[in-house]
Formats: sequence, C-alpha cells, structure tokens
Amino acid sequence: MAKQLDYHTIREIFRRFQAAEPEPKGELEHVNAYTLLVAVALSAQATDAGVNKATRALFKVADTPEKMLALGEEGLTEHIKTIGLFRQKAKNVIRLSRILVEQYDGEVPSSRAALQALPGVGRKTANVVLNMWFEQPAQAVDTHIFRVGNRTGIAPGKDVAAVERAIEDHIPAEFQRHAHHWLILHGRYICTARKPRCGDCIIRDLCPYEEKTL
DNA sequence: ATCCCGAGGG
DNA sequence: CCCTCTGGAT
Repeated sequence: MAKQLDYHTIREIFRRFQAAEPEPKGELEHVNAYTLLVAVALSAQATDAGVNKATRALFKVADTPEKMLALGEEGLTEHIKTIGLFRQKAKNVIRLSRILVEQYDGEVPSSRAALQALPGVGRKTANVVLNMWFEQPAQAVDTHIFRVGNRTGIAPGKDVAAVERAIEDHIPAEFQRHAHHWLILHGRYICTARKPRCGDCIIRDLCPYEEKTL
C-alpha cells in the first residue's frame, strides 16, 4: 500500500487521464437502467467482455424485469452459463426482478438504500448504478480501483471502504465524475494485476510502484 | 473467513 | 497449470 499522494500530483495525474480520454465510458453493454443493473450484478468476479457476450442475446429477449420473469430462472441460467457464479446470479436476478415489478412498478430505484436492499446488489453495484445512470457522486471500488489506488497512492486504503473515502477526499472535485472509469480503464489495460505495462503508462514518472517490468 | 464458479490470459 | 475478472451473502 503506497503512501497517499499529494494534491498537486493527483491533479496532474487526472489532467493526463483527461487529456488521453476526455469522456471515459464503461464497457458493460446495456440499453436502459434495468439492463445496466443486471449487467453490473452479473459482472461480479467476471470480465466485462464475458458478461457482454452473454447479455447481448439475453437482453434481446429480456430487457425489462417483466420479460425477465417471463423468461424464468431456467431460461436465464441457459443464457448466463458461461459467466462465473451463474447459479447464484440467476437466482438473484429473478428475485430482484420480482421486487422491481411488485414494489417499484418495474422501475429501478434511485436511492442507495433501495438498490442495496435488492438481492445480489451490494454497495459496489449500487454505486455503479448511482454513478452511471443517476449521475450521482458515488465511487464504486472494484478490484481494479482497489489495486490502482493502492499501487499509485492516488487512493490507498487497507479495505474497500478506506479506498472509497480516499477517492472522495483526495481526488479534485472536477475529476470526481469520471474518476471511476479512468481508474478502471487504467487498471484493466495498463496497471494490470499480474504484469503491469509500466512501459505504456502515462503516469509512470509520478508513480511510486516499483515493479516496473516490461 | 469462506463459498460461489466459468472463461481467458500468461 | 495458476491467477484474475467492475462482489455479495453467510
């Protein structure tokens, strides 16, 4: 866990991220709030690419909670068999869809409490939906952000909650909105878990991480 | 702390 | 082979 970087260094880092990618976007495919929620729930411990491959066909059949219930747990399971943890996820998505229909008129609720009360939806998933769909200043900390935050010192912390706080406390307000995707994309393509591509990193000179292989 | 759990990469 | 992937519930 690196030491917390100072304000000026962090500002410079995000200026570079912004210059390289002015409008960073997530890579999870979705067509509405419901499909975003489902896609994020399915993405736990799975790659976006793998989730997209399954949801491309799934969302043609079921892009609303009503249609998902019509498809049923068996049908849903067939669509997401290629995704890890598929049995639990299928069960959760069906139960969650039932709650949306029965309690929210088929809509996706916009409060963190309501989102997190849904089965299979924890703080991280709720934060992604709040940030991406409802445009609220919520910082979801996933495996990439946890790793990048700690390696670089942008947002170090011993657990997810500490990293989330560090992001809110140390990333300048002007960069908060897109910080989530900048950090994720950086973690996915450059600051990878096993063999980081420090040679291609645009913030290498500002990073304390020592394993500068390749 | 442990379980869930398939695909892809190295 | 082993590790990692936008975690959540128990």
